This record gives sequence, C-alpha cells and structure tokens, in this order.
Amino acid sequence: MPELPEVETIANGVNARVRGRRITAVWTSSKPQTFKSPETEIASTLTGSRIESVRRVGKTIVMTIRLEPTLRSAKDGPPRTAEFLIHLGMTGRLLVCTPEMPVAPHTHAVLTLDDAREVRFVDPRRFGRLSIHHTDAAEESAGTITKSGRQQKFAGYAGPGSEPLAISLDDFVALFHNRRTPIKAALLNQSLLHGVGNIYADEALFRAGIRPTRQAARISHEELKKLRAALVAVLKQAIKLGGSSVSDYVDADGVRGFFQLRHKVYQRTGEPCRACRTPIKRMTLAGRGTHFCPTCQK
DNA sequence: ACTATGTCCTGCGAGC
DNA sequence: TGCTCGCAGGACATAG
Repeated sequence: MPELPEVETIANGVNARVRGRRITAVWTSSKPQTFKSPETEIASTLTGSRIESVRRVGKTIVMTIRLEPTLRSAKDGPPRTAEFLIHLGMTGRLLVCTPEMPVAPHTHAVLTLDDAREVRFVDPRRFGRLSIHHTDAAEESAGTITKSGRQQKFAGYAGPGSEPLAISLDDFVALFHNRRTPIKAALLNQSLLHGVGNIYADEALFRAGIRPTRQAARISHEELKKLRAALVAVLKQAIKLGGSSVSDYVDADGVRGFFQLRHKVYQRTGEPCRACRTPIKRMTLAGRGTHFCPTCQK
C-alpha cells in the first residue's frame, strides 16, 4: 500500500518525466467514487493546462498546473494555477506510459500530453481519489486551526498533521501528549503525522523497541526520541530503495520497490525475529494487521 | 475533543 | 482441480 516512501517515489518519478508538458486531452472512467471533484471539472481544468510540478504532501500526489489562459476569469484577478490531487488509496498507480502500451484494467483517468505520452491512473480496489484544488486566497487562509492555544497553518487539502521528515523532536513528543490511544493508532492518524501507514508504523515501532499496543501518553520522552529517529530512518531508507512492493505497488515506470526485503516485522508472522529469533506475532489493532516481536518490543 | 468501529472495493490465497 | 469465502487497508462517516 502506498505510504510516504512509495508516494514520494511516484511523485518524483512523474515529476521528472512530465514537468513542463501540456495536457492536451483528459479521459475519465465513470466510477463516481474515484472522483472527489466532478469528472467534468477535472477534465475541463486539466485540459490545455501545463504541468508545473508534481510533488508529495502526506500520502497525496500534488500536481500543480498552470491554467489555460482562456479559463482565467478577467474580473477578480486571474487564478494562475490549480492543483490536481491524486490519492492512491490502497492499490492506486500513477504511470507515465507511451500510447502503444496496453491500457490496464481498472484505468480510471488518462491525461494525454503534448508529446503523446500519457499519465494513467489505475486503481483496482478504488480506494484512490482524484480531485481539483483551486488555490485561491480564501482557501489558503482557511487552513488555520486552534489547538491547545496554538495556531497551526496547513494547506486546505493537507490537513492539520506534520510531515514526519520535517517535525522537530519537541513537536513530535507533543503529538502524543495526553493521547490514550495505542501508539500505533496515533502513528496512523494523519491529522497528527502525514504519510505513515501500516507498514512503516510497524517497522518504526520494531526499530524503536516499542509495543504497538502501548498507550501513546505513557511512552517516555526517551522512547519517543528513539521512535522519531527510527521513523525517520526507516522512511529515508525506504525512499532510497524505491518503496515497499507488498501488494502491487510500482513506481511511475511500473518498476517495483525493494524495501519489502528489509522488513523486520511487517508480514513476517511466525518467522524468526531478525534480532532474537523469536517468532513474529500478529494481532489486529485499530482494525489493521499489526506485527511485532514479543521479545524485542516492550 | 477524543476514540473506536463500520464501510467502501476487488484480487488473491487458504481451505475444502 | 475448482470453487467459495474471508481478508487486506486509507480515509471518512458515524456513534459513543
């Protein structure tokens, strides 16, 4: 399932391949749940626009596009850009293809580029979502929340959470203050941290030596320090290896990642712990399969 | 304000 | 061998 490292890999790959290209045509399937914005809006906004950049925010791929001049409204200042948001859900793929490549089943959107290549969104399980985010001043300022007296800013689509690769230790520790939920559930909560999913939550907790069931508020400062370091390390290493291909994840060129070979607990139920040989245990926590070493994780 | 649980969706693998 | 059935999970809705 695409989490931060997988989404980062895909966004970087797509960016390198299509940045600067113009979108000449847009096709969408008619699977309504895939489209958070109306299909007609997505098609009309993207058609004729130029791709400025593709990047990752949390688990979302953000394609910034410069709008076709004819679509700009003359009166209240031209909206220069918009953002095409692609959330891959469980099984979503974003592929840069040449036109002769066969169109995969469950293809829900195809953006044709001015050099005839295509950006295709494929998603068998349809947990993915496509939408247009209009970047106007009103929405920029709307992303303000008050939390324990402090104000925090965030982009309208990004939500209130922090990027795990950018957050300071103090802010990281503060996320779990007074939180009675299990630490793993807190790690998965996107309004606390962006981009951590089931694989990297399990892997980071193993590397930090912390049981996934421990109540977040009861984890010591020292352990949280270890957890942050473990999370950063595991995410960075996974990005370096092109992500984890556990179900059907592939990058923008359809190439699999390699981090699954480095998993220490995820989907290793019954196999010996790489540190102490104790069989890895599996349980359900927060509705998710959860893997841990009963010896190494306290 | 938090927290927990159900729902969506299809492919795949376990089990008979 | 061929079939059925349960499981996989990110985000959101809803309930407590």
